[in-house]
Order: sequence, then C-alpha cells, then structure tokens
Amino acid sequence: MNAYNELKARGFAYQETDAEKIAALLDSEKIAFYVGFDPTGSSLHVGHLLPIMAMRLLQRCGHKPIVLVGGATGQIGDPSGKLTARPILTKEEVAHNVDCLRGQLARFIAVDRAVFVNNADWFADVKYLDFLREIGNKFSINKMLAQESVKMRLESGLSFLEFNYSILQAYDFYVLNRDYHCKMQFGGQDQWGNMVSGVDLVRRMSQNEVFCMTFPLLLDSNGMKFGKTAGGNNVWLDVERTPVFDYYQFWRNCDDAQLGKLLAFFTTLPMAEVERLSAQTDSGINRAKEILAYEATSLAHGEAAARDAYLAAGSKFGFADPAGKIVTSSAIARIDIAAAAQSDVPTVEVERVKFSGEGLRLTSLFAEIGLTKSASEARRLVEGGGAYCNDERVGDFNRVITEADFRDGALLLKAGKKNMRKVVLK
RNA sequence: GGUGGGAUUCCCGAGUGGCCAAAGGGGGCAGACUGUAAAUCUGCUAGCUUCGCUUUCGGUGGUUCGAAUCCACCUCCCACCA
Repeated sequence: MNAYNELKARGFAYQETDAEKIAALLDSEKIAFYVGFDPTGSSLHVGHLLPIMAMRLLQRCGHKPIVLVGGATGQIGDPSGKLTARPILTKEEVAHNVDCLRGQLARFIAVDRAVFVNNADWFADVKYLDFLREIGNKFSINKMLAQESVKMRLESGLSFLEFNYSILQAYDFYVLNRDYHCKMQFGGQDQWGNMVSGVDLVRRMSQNEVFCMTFPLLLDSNGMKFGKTAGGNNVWLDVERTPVFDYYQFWRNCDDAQLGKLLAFFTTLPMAEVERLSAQTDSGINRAKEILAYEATSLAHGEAAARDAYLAAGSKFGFADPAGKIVTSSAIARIDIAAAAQSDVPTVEVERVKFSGEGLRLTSLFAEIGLTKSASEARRLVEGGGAYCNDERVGDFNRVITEADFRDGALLLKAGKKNMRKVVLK
C-alpha cells in the first residue's frame, strides 16, 4: 500500500508543501513523522480522530509516528482558529491530561512502535535569552503578521504569549528533526501557518528539507465543527463520558451527505468498497451507516463492544439489512443478529433503597442517571412529550418510580426516541 | 501615562429603577413528518420540594419600598492619543 496515494484517495490531504516530493519520500523511505496534540482536556473526542486515523494509516505503511503532546505549548494555547484566548492550564493538569491522551491513542496506533514526546521536556529548561539568540533572527515579524491565523486575531486582540505559539511549534519541528530525524508534520488545516513556519525554521537551522501536510476541517451540515451531538456535548473516546452505545449512535446518525467522507476517514475499508457503500440509497444507505458505525466503534472500543452496540441499536430501531444483501468486507457481516435479544443499551445501577417507600420522582431519576442535566430539564422534557418510561410516554411530571415499575429488575428510560438508559437495582 | 468605551444567561447581543429569569439571533433538546438522515413546521432552553420559592446580568459595598439598570471603590478588556 502506498501511503501517499492512500492519504490522497481517502481525502486526508488538504494542503501540502510539495506534493511530488512528499509522494516520493513516503514511497521510497520509511520516515518518522509527527502530529501534535494539545493536552487541554483529559479525553480525546471525535474531533481529534482525523489526524489519529491518518497516523494509523501511515504507521501501517511502515512510517513511524511521533506523537507530540504539547505539555509546554498547551500552557499557552494556540490562537489558530480560535476567537479568544484559552484558559491557561496548570502544570499538574497538563501532566494528568498527557497521561490520559497517551492511553487513548493506544487504541488506534501500535504504541510500542511509536514515539511519545512532550515538548515540555525541551522547553522546560530553555532560557529566554539563549532561545532568542538561537532562533530569534530566523523569524520575520512581517511574515508572522501575514499569517492568516494571526491576521484574524489582530481584529480581536492577541497577546504576545499567543503570538509566540507558532514559534514554539516551529521549534518543536526543529527539535524533532534534529533528535528523531522527523521529516514530516501533519495537522489540521488551521495549523498550516504554524507548520510551514516549522518547515522554514528547520531549513534555516540545519538546511534539512522537511515537509508538512494538513487535513481538511470536518464540518457538519450546519457548518459547525464536527463531533458534537447529544446535548451539544462532544462525543468522547472515554467510555465514562460517552458510553459505547452512544458512540455507535453518533456515527449511525450521521448526515447522508457526509457518509462517504466518514467511511473514508474513519474506517479502514478499501476505497472501492467505501465508494460502493456511499453510493447506496434508501435502506442501503442505512446499512452503510451501520457499517460506518460498527467499524468506527470497533476501532475505538474493540470488536466486542462494537458488536454489542450494533445489536443493541438494531434491536431498538431495527436492522437495515437483515438479509445481508449488501456485500461488505466488514466484520459486521458475520454478526448473527438473532443474538440481538441478549444485548443491551447503556445500563446504570441505582440503589434499591431509593425506590422503596415513597419512591423516587421520575424527573430526579432522569437527572441522576444523566439523561438530563437537571430535574427541571427532565420536567420540561415530560411537558414536551419526550420522556418515556418502559416505552410508554410519560404525561405527568410528578410521576414517581417505585420498585413496582421495574420489570425483571430493570427499567428503561428514554429522553426522546434515541437516548436511552436502562436502570437496574443495586 | 492620558482620554473615552465596555464587562448581560451556552455563544452573539438587546435592556439604563418595578411590566426582567431578562428581547432577538445562533446553538442545543423535544414533538410532528421521515430512513435512527436532511429539509420543514411547532414547543422548550437557570435551579428547586414548581399555582410558589431560590440563585443569575465582572467583584465588593451603598442609595431605594424595589437595582442588570443609580452611586462609590475594585478587577479585567477594548479604542484613540502619547
């Protein structure tokens, strides 16, 4: 498999410094490349997934990923694509987040064949004067001011701290080239300016020619950043924040118009199949979405979890292609949907005592298990006709739940038709 | 350093003494319609023990029967000038 052609075909390449040279480089050599992540949160979400998938692809072609966690730059905040400054994290928060991210990336790439670096390691001891002397004359303010990301922020104001971000990122590239022979950087399209600065700096410092490539920005049909749903929240890779079932549902509910792109980016199915699947119509398109959801979930959470989510969703909403008419190389084809009855929606345990005596108000229960943010929201949900208890619409927001409402020790609650939790007694 | 302007609910942004839990838009949620899609239409969008109560309009204190709105001080931001 040719890495460059594959990246191109799947739509990963948005901008690149030199297409021909990059193609030749990736074809003829096993290179080290890097992708940076800002440790601004303790979990990745699907918005981070695009570079991760690209990294996976490159690694499978024999190239070596360097995962740079921006322990140092994360303390500053990248102005690119942001309208306002980010809050500054403490060193402890950054350290904690770095640990979490490392764990999550392990699901997608072979960690033992990747290098993890933290730029705090080389920035921690940098002395300001030394740094200025070493690289200060390699940067032109005029050039930096011309950068799109900087121009944008000039309107609303930009601190010197943030202005320096691209210098630091460029320096990262230089260090990685020097110490790890890193020859390429990948990143989101909002990183273009910073990445090009890095390419420049490496050439000026060491006369080495290095390259970079950006990925397209994924937007949903409203032009909003991709990866938010279910309450406007991010779809997290952390199962504590986003249960596997919900993760599966996120992909299952994607826009028709996005399907082809999503299959290309977030599954490992061959492009020929991706094209065939995304050309489906009617019930076929729903099968294609099941395949997308299954494959994406399988990558993030493992085959067993993906299978359970698929069966649970299918038993609630029906299967798109029960007869298996649509051919796919996905492992989903081998799942026996007769097993669907056994599988389950996300389940929450609640103490039995809460339901004894007077019982627990339904609205409070909704809030407690996280189906709504508060009891008041649950109340509004009931008033709007969107609350269901054991598949019956709830009409009275004063409804109280007692043990008698449980069937076989379980109670199914739904906020709308698609968000559901099963409550079991503890 | 000087002068002027500003800080409002998730975001943008109205509101300049009671009719303000606060217009409008965005975003989000739900309902209807559908294919668990999109588009469209409708309702909702601070919390609670909900015909009522509590907290919210940068912070603290004050004036007033009553303050997001007036006064004082403080913090932070922006613009122009130097």
